[in-house]
Amino acid sequence: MQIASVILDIPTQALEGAFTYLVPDDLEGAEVGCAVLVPFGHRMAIGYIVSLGQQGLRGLAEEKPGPERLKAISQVLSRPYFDNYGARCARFLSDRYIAPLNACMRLFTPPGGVPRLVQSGARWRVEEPDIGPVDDRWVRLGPSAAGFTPRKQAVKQQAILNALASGELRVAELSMELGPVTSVLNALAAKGVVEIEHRRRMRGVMAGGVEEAFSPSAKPRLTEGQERALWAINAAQDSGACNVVLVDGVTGSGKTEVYLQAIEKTLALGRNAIVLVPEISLTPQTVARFRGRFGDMVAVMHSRMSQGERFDQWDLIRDGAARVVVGARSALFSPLGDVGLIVIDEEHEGSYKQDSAPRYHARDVGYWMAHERDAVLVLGSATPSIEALERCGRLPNWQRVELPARVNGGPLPAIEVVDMAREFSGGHRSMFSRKLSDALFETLEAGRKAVLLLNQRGFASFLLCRDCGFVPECASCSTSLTFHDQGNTLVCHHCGHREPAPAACPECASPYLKKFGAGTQRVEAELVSLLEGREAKVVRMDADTTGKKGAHQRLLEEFVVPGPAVLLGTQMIAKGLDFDEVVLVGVINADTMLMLPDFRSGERTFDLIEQVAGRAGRAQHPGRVLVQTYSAEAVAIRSAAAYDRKAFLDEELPKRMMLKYPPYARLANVLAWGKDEAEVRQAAEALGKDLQQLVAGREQEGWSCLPAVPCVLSRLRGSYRYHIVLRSPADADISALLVPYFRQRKPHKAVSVAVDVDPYDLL
DNA sequence: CTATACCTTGGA
DNA sequence: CCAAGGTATAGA
Repeated sequence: MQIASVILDIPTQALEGAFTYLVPDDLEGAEVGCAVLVPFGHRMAIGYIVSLGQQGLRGLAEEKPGPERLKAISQVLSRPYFDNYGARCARFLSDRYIAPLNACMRLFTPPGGVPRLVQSGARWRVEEPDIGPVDDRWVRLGPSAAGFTPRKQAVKQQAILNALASGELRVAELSMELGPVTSVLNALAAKGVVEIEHRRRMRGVMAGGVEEAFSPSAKPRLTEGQERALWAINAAQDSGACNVVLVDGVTGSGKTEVYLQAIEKTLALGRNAIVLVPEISLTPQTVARFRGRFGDMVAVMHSRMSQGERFDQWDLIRDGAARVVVGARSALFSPLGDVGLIVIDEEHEGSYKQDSAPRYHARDVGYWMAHERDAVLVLGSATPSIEALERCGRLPNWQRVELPARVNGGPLPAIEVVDMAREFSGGHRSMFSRKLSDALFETLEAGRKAVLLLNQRGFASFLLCRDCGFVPECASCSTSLTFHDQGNTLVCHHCGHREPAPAACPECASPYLKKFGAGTQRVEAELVSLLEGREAKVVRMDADTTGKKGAHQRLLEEFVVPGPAVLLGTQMIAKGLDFDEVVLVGVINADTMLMLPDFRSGERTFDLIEQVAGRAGRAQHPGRVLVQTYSAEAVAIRSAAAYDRKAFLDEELPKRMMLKYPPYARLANVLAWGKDEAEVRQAAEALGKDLQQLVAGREQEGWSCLPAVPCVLSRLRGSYRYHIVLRSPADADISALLVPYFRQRKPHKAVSVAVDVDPYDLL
């Protein structure tokens, strides 16, 4: 008899470990990855098999209760959701990101959910998820149709036969024409006049308007850079070991074509590929490029699809029908076998970090997977993350390939920095500088289009001098101080330092020291009044206007209609939009992100400017980019405007090294939140003391633990938030130190705690 | 998570 | 001394 290791799907810290069960010989289909029903204590529970072994085989059952104490699995509830790799991956995620194991398991389960136990009266029963495969009923003429003539009064039968004469039809189509037909059809089917067949229906993707996406695309000739990148990836694939290739290519350099041809190679080798794309750039156009090359071997997964659509795609992948998965972050966990290539496009994007448990980063998980399966990891970006660049410089299996030229040979658009402080002191008080409004008018009069980016990230308000651009900073942390209405104070969210907010600018004594932050609606209103009397369409794209399904696409379609138009939006417009007619790109406020009290703010500002600049002048027309800022002298902005990454890094890297930030150290951000501020603070402080003890004695090696302080976003969704920042040397396993502590820590009633290992931000 | 064993507290 | 209620712990 076999025994199985089962992870229970019960969300409790105390049930982290696997439990061992017997697999009765007559139990069909028990495999790794299956959901199973098991007796647990005095009730039943649902769990997932993570490993199977022969009873008596040492290793699996050691330290486990003896065979006489084992209970048997009572029922297999599903086909396998994952294989051994998946099981190991879930374990890795749970240890690495200090997350509940069952939450990590659930990443691998199908969209629409898993069987669950529900109480009905005193009994517990298993309820299947309501999302599953759907069938269509198809009708066609049967063997006895030839000799069959319906009676005169059987009008419906005749109508059905007439409709079917030209071929098979779906029952749904028939009833749309003829009203209820089912009983008539059943009667005809009984006589063999028609045949009814159930066939699986694939929801979404193919349905409605996306078919044209299937037109196969020709392979273009590669540029020299593309050739080099492809060669590097293919060489890595041939070596059959885990290798990472960072494709460092300017916007418009044709990275996607490199991915496509690399995937071709992967498929030719008999292996499969995953392509990750940031959620917001996963548009029908993106999907079309992959489908154009690989047809229906492509499965797509992202959050804007309905659950049914996602289920069908997932199922397609599990059946082995799909060999290329294009999707957002979570597509990493789709049931694709023998993955030989993992592509992560726009690798620097913050959205690759999940912001709920398990707080994984797709780049790191992708690397783990590639390592585990001897696959190749391809990272692509016009603005690679500092982490990726650093690894390429240090590790032998990481290499960087540059794509310095755009496919169309055109130059990158010129970026001009507009110093808003000077505008302001010159008496111009609008959100739109003279330069930007003039450029806008010019663009629209020529019948072309403009994209305006409003940088909204940074709703934590800070003080900014509208005369000289000064922002109060913490003397010991060199991050900007955030403004709190309560008590009119400035607070450093790193070390907890507080000081009263000054009434006038300490630098230039100007009284225009103002709280900063503006919403899209307000900018839209101002833009509309600016364009008063001119013919131009204004399309606003932000979280509010793109909420509904398909809204994103509709707004873009509205924008591409020929004629003058302005697209105003938040970050989501910064990437992936390639419209030939866009000749002007304006960044309304490049500062908000730069001023965020976060160690990545400079990098993010640099990235954002480079990315958004790539939206301008993609075709024949030369593009122009205007960046409005109160910090015209900031290196992140100046170097981005000059497309000079080296200048930026020369400034940024020493700063990171000195302040011990990634990539020169690893961080863990321990968050505590709850409804009652006093309780949260108390719990966070206690937690901070414990963690400081954990780190004690390792300070010399580069470990440290800052005291608990309120988060920058100190109130979020009705909760008060505190955090503790831990730091370890770059090569240390920060999780290994924290895991034992957090596994044994008993949860607090009113204060939730989460650990964010390798956080993307510390807000 | 849920059942149970164990322990503390306070009223009879 | 015992019952009630709170807390720790096992569960395979």
